[in-house]
Amino acid sequence: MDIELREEEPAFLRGQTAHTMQLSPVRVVKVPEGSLNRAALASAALAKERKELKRQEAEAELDNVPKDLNRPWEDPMPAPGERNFAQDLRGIAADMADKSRDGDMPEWQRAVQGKAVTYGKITDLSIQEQRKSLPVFKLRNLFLQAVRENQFLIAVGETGSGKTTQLTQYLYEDGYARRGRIGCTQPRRVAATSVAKRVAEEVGCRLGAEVGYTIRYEDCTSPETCIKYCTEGMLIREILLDSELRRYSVIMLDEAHERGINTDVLFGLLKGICKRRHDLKVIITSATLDAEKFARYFNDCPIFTIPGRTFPVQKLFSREPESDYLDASLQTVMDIHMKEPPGDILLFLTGQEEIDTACEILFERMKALGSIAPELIILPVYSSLPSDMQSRIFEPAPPGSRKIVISTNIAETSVTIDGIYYVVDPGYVKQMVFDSKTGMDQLIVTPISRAQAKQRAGRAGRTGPGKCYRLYTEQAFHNEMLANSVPEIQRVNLSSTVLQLKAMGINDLIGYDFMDPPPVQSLVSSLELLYSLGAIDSEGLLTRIGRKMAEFPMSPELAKSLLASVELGCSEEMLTIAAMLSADGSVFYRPREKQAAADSKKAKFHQPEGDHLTLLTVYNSWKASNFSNSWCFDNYLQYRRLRTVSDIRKQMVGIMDRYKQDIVSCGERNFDPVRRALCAGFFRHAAKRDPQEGYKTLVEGTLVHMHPSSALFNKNPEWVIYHELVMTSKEYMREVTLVEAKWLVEMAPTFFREADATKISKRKRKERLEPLYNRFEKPNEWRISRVQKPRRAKQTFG
DNA sequence: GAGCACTGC
Repeated sequence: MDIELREEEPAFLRGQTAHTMQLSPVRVVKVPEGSLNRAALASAALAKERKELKRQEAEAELDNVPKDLNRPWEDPMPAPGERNFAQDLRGIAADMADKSRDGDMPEWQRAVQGKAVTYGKITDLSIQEQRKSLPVFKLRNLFLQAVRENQFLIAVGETGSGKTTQLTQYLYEDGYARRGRIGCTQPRRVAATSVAKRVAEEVGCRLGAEVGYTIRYEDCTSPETCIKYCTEGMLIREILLDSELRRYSVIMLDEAHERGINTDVLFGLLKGICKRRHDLKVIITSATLDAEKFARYFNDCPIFTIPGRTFPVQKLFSREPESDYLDASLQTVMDIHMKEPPGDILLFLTGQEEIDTACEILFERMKALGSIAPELIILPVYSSLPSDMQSRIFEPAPPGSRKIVISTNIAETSVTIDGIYYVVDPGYVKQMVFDSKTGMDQLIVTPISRAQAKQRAGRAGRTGPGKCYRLYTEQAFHNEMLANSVPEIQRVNLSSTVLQLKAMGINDLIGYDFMDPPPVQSLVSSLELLYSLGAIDSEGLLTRIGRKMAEFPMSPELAKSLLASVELGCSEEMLTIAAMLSADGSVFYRPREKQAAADSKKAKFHQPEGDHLTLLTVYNSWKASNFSNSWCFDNYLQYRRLRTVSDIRKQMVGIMDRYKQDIVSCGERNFDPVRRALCAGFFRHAAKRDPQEGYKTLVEGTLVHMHPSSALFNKNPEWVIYHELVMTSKEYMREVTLVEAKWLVEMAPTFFREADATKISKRKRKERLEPLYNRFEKPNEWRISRVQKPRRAKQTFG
């Protein structure tokens, strides 16, 4: 059989869709061309060249080192044998997080391991004396007066001014906690917990008493909590339950200049809440650059500036563009180390592989110079390292030695880094971009913005006057780099966010007062998705099932599959699959040196139906091993990731219980109900095998391919659904499951129908889509919000 | 025959 799309426009989009969609520009983030783009280097065409270069480099290594040190750092051309490419060297740099597996660790890594020493800060000041010594203390009364006189206030304060820990306490001392809580949001969990700990210490209370925090999996508050730190996402969850934030007298959005999607959502929500609640105070902290814009958005509110403790940073630009930023970076670091006075060095690179390569090369070069002795510490820092290793970044090197930190942009946003005097910024960053038309994710290397460059340079001026070496020209800085990076809300899939806003009763999203509105195309795609899932009705209003979906911390598609699995009698299984898919990254461990062994272990878990059931099998086998660590080791599975999966699963079980959704198992013989449940959420992610090559998606007709890591790779089933599409070297479907075409029609009858074989071909039809026949004949059958009627999977077909 | 920037619920 064959199936085809029903094309129909919900009433809430009727008439305006085509128009607005044409008007909305698709944002394109420019990728630098040529050798500057690491991602481009990964292409197969360059593989040969890299090999040859590496061979040359190995021969020339010793000769080159002394010569390079005399090279003025502005010199644009790297020595011919000096290019190093991350791809070639990655095999040497084993994953440090799993170092226990390999006894033979490279020398540079062992050197790094041994230097993990912490140096405590010694101070003679009492806590109260310390508080009074902070720059913000002098402005205490002025600040309180400004809050009293205004509903909104922008507070500009450099890191180190004490704003995060002090402002909440001033508000508390001024009596704001008598009318409700003082809430303070942080973009990250670690920040929320560590700041809460510090403030509890200063206030002199037990953490969770007067001062507490709330993050995912952890609520460390009590009825007597007056100052509450939480993540931005957590405050959004609270608004879902209490749309007026009645329990709060003040909300402070800290580090708002980072502009995560949640920051922007909270901006709009708080602005709306304040229209109804004139007694609520809102304070937004920001970097200097954004302050004016923030103030304009919040009804032209005043800007309160808190001077920081920063020192001047001298900025040096390249005279000419660098042909290879990795090479240029390392030359610069060597130069600083040899010629400049003491002070730690911070180098920004784009990813783990690059950082490991850089560490290795630096170590080898320093060793060749006889200068790797105890006085030099090279520290790689990136997010997949265990947090205790990351935390070493905060400690300055001991007297008489120099530390070189090589990091991704985590170091831009870390609370405090002491001891850095030199910043090397080639910089580029890796950024995720989402194409709402094709639903494809792509990770690209892109130049940083001027605002980011400024923040990076600022890292050199925390302990004393510093220097920032920018490996791009001043001309490029002014003409080629964006003033600000594109805010997250304009780059990512909005469907979860749109569902949350709908669940808060915000209906007109296209006309919503966003500070920087997302592209209309992106909003329309999200609304269409939610409509097809039955989360909103034809008027765009939230349905009953949509309300439940909003409660789950996962994509609307996954939430729908989970709710469908309850009726299909397989929610036990679907919970596990949903948790596995929610964990970031793969649970399979595949080290470069032992790929074959890892692959054969993985193949033992493979299920003929595909990857979702393979994931289920992995989790259940781990459970059968009593959640054993050594079992994971033997089976090339990542224990830490599986632990996260089990945490996520526990949280989901809690939400299921609260909403009285049964957790039922379909047994161990027939997993068809699981695959049907997946169809109920992911019918838009259906693809059909193409006679020519690969697969074609049913919705857009895009050519896509089976990911080589899939259990279905080379099996070529006719109909599949996939969890996500990623664009890397090709367009790949990741996490794929074999389905039957009739299930798609059964589970999504408003979206698909059986194609009429007597009429024109499907391909032809797609070019000229005919409108859906009247689905609104029986509106109540569709409208789950009005009539509670169990949705039967059974529906005669054929 | 592949690639993981960074967050969060």
